[in-house]
Amino acid sequence: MKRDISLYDTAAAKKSKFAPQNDPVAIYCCGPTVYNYAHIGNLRTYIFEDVLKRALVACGYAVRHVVNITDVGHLVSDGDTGEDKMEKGAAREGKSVWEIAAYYTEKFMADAASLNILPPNLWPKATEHIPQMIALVKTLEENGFTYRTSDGIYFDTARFPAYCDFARIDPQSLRAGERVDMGEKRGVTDFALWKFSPKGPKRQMEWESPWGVGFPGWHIECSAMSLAHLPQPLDIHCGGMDHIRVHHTNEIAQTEAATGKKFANVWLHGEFLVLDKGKMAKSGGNFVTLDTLKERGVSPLGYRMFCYTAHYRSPLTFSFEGAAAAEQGLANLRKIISSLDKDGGVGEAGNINGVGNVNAGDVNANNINTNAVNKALEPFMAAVCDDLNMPRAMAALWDGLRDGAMSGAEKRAFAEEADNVLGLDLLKAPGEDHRIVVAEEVDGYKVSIIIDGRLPSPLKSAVMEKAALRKKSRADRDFQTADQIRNQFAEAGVALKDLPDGSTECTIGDPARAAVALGCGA
RNA sequence: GGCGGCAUAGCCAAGUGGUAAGGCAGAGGUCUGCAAAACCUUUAUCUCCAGUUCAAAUCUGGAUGCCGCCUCCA
Repeated sequence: MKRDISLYDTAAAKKSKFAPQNDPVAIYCCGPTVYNYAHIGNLRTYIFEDVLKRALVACGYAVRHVVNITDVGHLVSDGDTGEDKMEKGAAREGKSVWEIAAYYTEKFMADAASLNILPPNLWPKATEHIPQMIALVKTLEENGFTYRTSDGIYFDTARFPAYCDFARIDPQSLRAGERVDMGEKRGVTDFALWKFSPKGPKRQMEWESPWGVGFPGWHIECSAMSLAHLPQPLDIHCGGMDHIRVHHTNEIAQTEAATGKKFANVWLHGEFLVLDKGKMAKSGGNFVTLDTLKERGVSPLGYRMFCYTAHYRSPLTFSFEGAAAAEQGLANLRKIISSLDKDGGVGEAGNINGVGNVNAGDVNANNINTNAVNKALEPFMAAVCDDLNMPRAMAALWDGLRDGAMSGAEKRAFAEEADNVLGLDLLKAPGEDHRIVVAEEVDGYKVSIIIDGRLPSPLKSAVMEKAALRKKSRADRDFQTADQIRNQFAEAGVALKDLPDGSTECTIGDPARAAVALGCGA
């Protein structure tokens, strides 16, 4: 039994019930160009696509998901003036373009994994599909959609009347050469299918073709790879909203001109992550990576949680404050869930209205009333299935966890189900994922240290000793010394916490700062 | 120059006609030598102006501000 899900289709400009033609559902998502680290704005889109896939699976669909890796460099414009990002990146780092591509591909996949983004069924690489691209251009040539200039083979958009439909372009309003040199292009919207290697320094990536040595145009990659690995029409094609006007419009034109068939039935586009000053951009220099976030105490899944504060079709304003808020929220969720016992649950006081409304369900071996769990899941899934409304889904999650009618075990089952869509590792203990914990006994006092990353041993002993001294002072009722140490820790960015079992927990924010403040070197 | 979007509490935001979800932060309380944690309670009339309507954050017109796309870009 499948659950209905409605999605907003960019092409139709409206939300409607999703009705796939393929089984498994065929999804193609535009992947990264691997010439630099992915910034968290790029990652927002991949998180949204991952939620889409998880939601479809939760709705009972089988999914075949393909995400390409663009590891061929492209000129920044169709004129001859632009720079190639891959070649530029290689020059910057003194490596070959192949090394650059391999390095950033690996890094991207590691980032995706740390965000709990499920790997697609396939990560096709552009460099491994050059023959398919050449074949596609050949077909377009045979169908009469191409022309040749001195620098490449171009797609003649005038031959494809539906060109302007997808992005609702008014051809009259386009101003030729306003921002990009027209070169020898016949039409403003014409684009390169195959570029000849420019004169001058030899390109590291170039291939033989029937038209001459060169490299593929950017748009042809996605068409060739989706044709190679998915049935047509695709059920869903995703990407960032910046791709609507040019990349996806071009993909549709060239693919449909070659196959004579519709390319994709539904198009989903993710909005940008924005900064106060505007969007985050690799070229703009103002970009934040997952590693930057980690340095600031925000885990990858904390960032994933942050993305759920806004709908994927709304711009989301990024700030470290907001990300930290999400990190805290995630920690709180895990705290609540880990404190749920087998049948009591938390918040016993809220039980008053919990009597009598769930007694009809099946009670399984673990004493879980599946009807109660399903009832809590209902608003959650309804939000998810309403065009992936994650802010509302999160609200439903909090509501469910506070529902006095469910037992602890039932809430845990509810959270587990919800997490299949959320991918937040909700059942993990708070802080378990990216922190290291050292627990030792000093002078008979138990002290534990929580820190992100490495803990230098001088810092470790300094914290251990001072924490133990504080405990001793307290036992001697020397509160002045105890407070002095507390203040010292506060200045060093170390949070102190006395646990019920008598031990002391010290959470070190910034190790470097703590080391300096506690006088144990840098 | 063309096209599009947005404006909701300290912050991130949901909400497309029926009287403002949720998170974080904050405040008050219980508890604690102090602190933390935990628990309870609590925090807005939706940029401005003018309309439509019994009823508008939600529709219309206008103003102001911000952002995006038209170039590689998630």
